[in-house]
Amino acid sequence: MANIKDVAERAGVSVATVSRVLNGRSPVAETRDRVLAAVAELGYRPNVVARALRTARTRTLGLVISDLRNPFFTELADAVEQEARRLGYSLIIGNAGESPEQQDDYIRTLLDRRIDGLMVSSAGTGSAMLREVVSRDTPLVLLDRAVPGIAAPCVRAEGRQALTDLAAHLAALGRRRPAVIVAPAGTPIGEERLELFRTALAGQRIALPEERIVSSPDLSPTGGQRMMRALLDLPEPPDAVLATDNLMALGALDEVRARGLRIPGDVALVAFDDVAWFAHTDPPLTAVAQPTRELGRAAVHTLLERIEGRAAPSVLLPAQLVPRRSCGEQPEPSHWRGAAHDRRQ
Amino acid sequence: MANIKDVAERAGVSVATVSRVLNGRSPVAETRDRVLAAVAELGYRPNVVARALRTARTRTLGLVISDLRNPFFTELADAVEQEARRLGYSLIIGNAGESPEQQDDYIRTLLDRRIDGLMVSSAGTGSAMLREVVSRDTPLVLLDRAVPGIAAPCVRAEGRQALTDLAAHLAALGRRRPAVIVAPAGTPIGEERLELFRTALAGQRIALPEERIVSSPDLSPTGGQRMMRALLDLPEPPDAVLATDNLMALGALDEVRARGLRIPGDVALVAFDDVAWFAHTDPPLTAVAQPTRELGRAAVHTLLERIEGRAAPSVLLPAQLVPRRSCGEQPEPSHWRGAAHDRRQ
DNA sequence: GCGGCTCAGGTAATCGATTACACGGGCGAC
DNA sequence: GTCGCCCGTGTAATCGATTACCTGAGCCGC
Repeated sequence: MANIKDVAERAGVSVATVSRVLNGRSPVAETRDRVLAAVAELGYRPNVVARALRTARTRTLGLVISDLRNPFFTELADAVEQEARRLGYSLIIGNAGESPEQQDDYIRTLLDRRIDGLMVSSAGTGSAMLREVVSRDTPLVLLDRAVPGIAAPCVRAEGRQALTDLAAHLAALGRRRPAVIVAPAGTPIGEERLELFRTALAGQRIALPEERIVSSPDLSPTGGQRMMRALLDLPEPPDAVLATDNLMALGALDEVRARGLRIPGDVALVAFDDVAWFAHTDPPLTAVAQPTRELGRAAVHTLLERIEGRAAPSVLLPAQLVPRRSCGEQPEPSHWRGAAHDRRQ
Repeated sequence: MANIKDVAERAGVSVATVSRVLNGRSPVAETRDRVLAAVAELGYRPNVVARALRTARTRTLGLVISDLRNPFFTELADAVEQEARRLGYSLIIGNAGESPEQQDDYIRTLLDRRIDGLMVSSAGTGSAMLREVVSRDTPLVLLDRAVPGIAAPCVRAEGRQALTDLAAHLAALGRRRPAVIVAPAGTPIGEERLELFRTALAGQRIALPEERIVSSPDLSPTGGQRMMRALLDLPEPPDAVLATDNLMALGALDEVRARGLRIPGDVALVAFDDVAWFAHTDPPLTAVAQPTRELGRAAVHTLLERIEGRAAPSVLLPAQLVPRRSCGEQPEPSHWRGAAHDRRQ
């Protein structure tokens, strides 16, 4: 493969001149044309490895996601990747599979590869490597999940308005015994969703007693199904259930079906996270949609700010209620958006 | 950040010695210990960029996938990533979004980054960059989709046995008017599935007339839905439909539901590709399961063979029928495997 | 007419590793 | 005792770019 020296020889100039032409610095039209001609003839492409060594910038970002097989994260990763690419960066994606050890292992690899910046949707909270990233001051952005003690901007969605709308929606449909299936203990974001929902319900004068709050051991359909079973076995079972993650919602749906109960007739079901599949379940599931692609884009922008040495604030984007049919039918207040059938950018 | 020179100074040896210790060549125990101590004290990590420049190996693989948001490819990407990682390679994933231009653009970027090898599940067939990859002889493996004219090993699944089982399954359940929704014209793999299914049906003395073969304009739920609409509008509508891709199957399911028809009562539905969600639809969908994770692993192994300069044959792994309830109930012949509820490795 | 300024472009240092080659000391063989 | 070999280690070239610094030509002003 041709290198810069070959180009220089062919154009009858020095390597410095070639480099300057290619980086848009100074040289005069006539020289420039000769260089560009040589580049074209040889099919020359700069060696990014050599460039990275010299400039200490790889134009590569890292993304460590907690579970790639969760469709929410898949879409997030896709959005991040597209935006990074649009801005001239490559992306290395690591899948931590909800394991803090694997996550640390990944971060290590990414640091070794001298990525310019890192985005992490952290599994667990006490990551030693995250601390290392901060202390090395490699630009870092937390995605979807804040981590206590890690001083880095966090990009995530917040459900206050959506959950307020949801409480109103449920109240209007006559639901009086709500329940919540929350994420495993220790994931701060689950707690927050629970609290916001509780407050929203209070605004409708609906109580959310402790026995109707169950915490799944993991973010999986199996966990969701077990929790739904527990709820339906209650002496006074709920008439509406919110699952704080899409996979748990899916398991919950299975359990309702397995019992031969009907949605929304016997129990309403709402998922936090709106994934494309929810429009295709039977019935289509009402969901709290996070602005997934916007989150991805915002994460990249925030990270680039950090990379360029500027301060960057955390970003909190509003989630929105997407009412479908799993709670019953109700005319939509005008500020709800319609369906989210195709959220592709 | 500490570099090899710092380590050398601290250990009182030359950089060559440090390098040799770290690469497991020669030096004697006592020196070795001093070097390792210095490495530990300084928290030294080799600069992989510098190493890549010198050795011309990046220990990075590239994967260009035709659509990351298709759960089949997500799982494939995840499997590839895990295996690559296990063998000490990083992976850069590119999402071509079924666009040949974007695919070429990606391949370009990956070549620029001097990846050691490339895996591509190609969108479309006439890729100029794929040709370039071959002519540069960068190790290449085609994934899931062969490309005519590109001399590279191809790793994919083959459905002969599964489709034979499917034909028997449908025959046993009394289905006599099968139909197929195939992938867009030009994707060789869709054609193959169609042919295998036709042959299998013939073995059961069931005909597959042309009017019951419809070709979707794209691999999407919308395309699948439109095709199902066409099939159901036929004067003699089918009593069993095979969709050759999971997204099209999903759209087909929507259409059946929208018409208030029942599955399997009114029409049976089978998907090619088994994705986790199919176990959760109503009814759970019978599917032809590709051995997705095995495909991913095989692709990585094949690629590494090529990277190490050895010849590597194409790999053809058998798909398997996973009967659920969307064709009706039938006792299972013993060679069918059970459900594929959790195919995570 | 000459000093000095501008500017294109060349020379060479540099990034951080790997590795070919050189060197010197110890040791075995004769 | 000397020759030569082996082995451990150091010196320096190298990968392919970027870029600080220098040089020399052209031009302007006084």
